[in-house]
Amino acid sequence: MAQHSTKIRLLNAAEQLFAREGFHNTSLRSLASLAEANLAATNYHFGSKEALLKAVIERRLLPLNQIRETEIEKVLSQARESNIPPTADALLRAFIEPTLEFRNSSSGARDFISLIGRSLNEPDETVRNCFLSLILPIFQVLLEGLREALPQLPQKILLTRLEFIMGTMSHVMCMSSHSILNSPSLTEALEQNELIQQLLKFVLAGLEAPE
Amino acid sequence: MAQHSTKIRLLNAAEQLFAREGFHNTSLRSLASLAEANLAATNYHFGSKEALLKAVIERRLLPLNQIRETEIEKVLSQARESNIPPTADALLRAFIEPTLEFRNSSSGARDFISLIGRSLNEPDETVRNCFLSLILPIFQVLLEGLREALPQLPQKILLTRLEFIMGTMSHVMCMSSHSILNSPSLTEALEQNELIQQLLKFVLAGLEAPE
DNA sequence: TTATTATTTAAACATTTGTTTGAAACGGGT
DNA sequence: ACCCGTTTCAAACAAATGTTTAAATAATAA
Repeated sequence: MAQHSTKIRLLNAAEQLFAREGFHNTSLRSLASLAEANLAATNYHFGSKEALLKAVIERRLLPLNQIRETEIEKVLSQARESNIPPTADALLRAFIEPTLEFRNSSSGARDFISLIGRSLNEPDETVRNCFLSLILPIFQVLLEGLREALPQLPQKILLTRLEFIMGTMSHVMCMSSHSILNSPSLTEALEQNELIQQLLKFVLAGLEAPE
Repeated sequence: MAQHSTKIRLLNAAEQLFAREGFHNTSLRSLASLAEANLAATNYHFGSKEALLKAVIERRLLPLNQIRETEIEKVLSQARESNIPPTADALLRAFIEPTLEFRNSSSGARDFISLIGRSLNEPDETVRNCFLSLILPIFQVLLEGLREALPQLPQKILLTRLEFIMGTMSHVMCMSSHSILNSPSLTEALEQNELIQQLLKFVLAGLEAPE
């Protein structure tokens, strides 16, 4: 864990513990211990436990959102050039693939994805507000694109199905360590790539289901 | 809140607070205050905070599971009688409809459904183990039925898609108070019944998606 | 009634929590 | 060498936590 600066070590430790134990269930003492730092380090470097959470989220989410946004914009601009509306498949792929590929880039990334996956269902405003503002803009872009892709689908139903998709995604994002079944986690059972493809097929079929 | 016994009042208050604020973020003092009971009442009637959580879950989940199981068994026995395999649609309906209809039966039930919906993604074992053992048996029955309904679908993919379905469900179950979009909650925007039908269409399409 | 059990109560318990403090240690520049 | 801003550290802080205790009260049965 050493070899990085104290600030980085705190971010890494917080990422792991907040994801695996939950925000409220993680004490600054166990955090400092894992980071091999002093108890006061969190308050010195970040000001408060809550500010540390915000830093954990922003460190990863800002670049990830950048990727997702350019991928979606790529699909949209290609559609505009060729005068053919974008496909729902391409749009969902542009949104989902970077997310789950990023998840596999490191164990820290995996923890992080699990953390924000769970945040979607979080009752506590502390955690939820921290990332909701960061994810809403790109969400709007995706929604706008899907409206173009599926103009015949009523707005209300599109919104509902998008919400369903976010639910499915958030569950997959959290699923790293445990699945509902007692069997070994699905993320182990399936090749990571196959899992992404399965998820895409599932949500695309749901999105395009007959009314 | 009064008019019920202390034990019942504690269960009701815990249901509400655990669902809305989270288990670890609920103190026995605020709980006692909402229940208009003494601080020591929880430990007197239930032994510990954790045992109270268990009681909260069991009070609702046992009867709900009973309903779900008989509904599924009804579908399966009808299939056996007519010698026609059960349909995935009927099986999913038997599992999902009671859950979401129960959710609408009272505000306490709504809190409870939100609580167990979130538990599916819970990192903390305390909460998750409490209800996992209660839900696994019926989950196995559903899985067995779906295997009959979709014999051509590889086992691994069926499992994956069932996991996706649980993710979608858990999100809908939590969604009562907040949706991901800033717009008013979808459970308000859509008629409750329409939401159930939309959810069923979505997950059925996903389950039957081409490989 | 009295005796006995069940429940409620206020107070105290020992831990744990996030945060603050002030001095010590470090590091680079002059 | 010196100074100075940054970082670390052990210690203490007040507040909040779940739990226990023992006395008071209520309810029940004989």
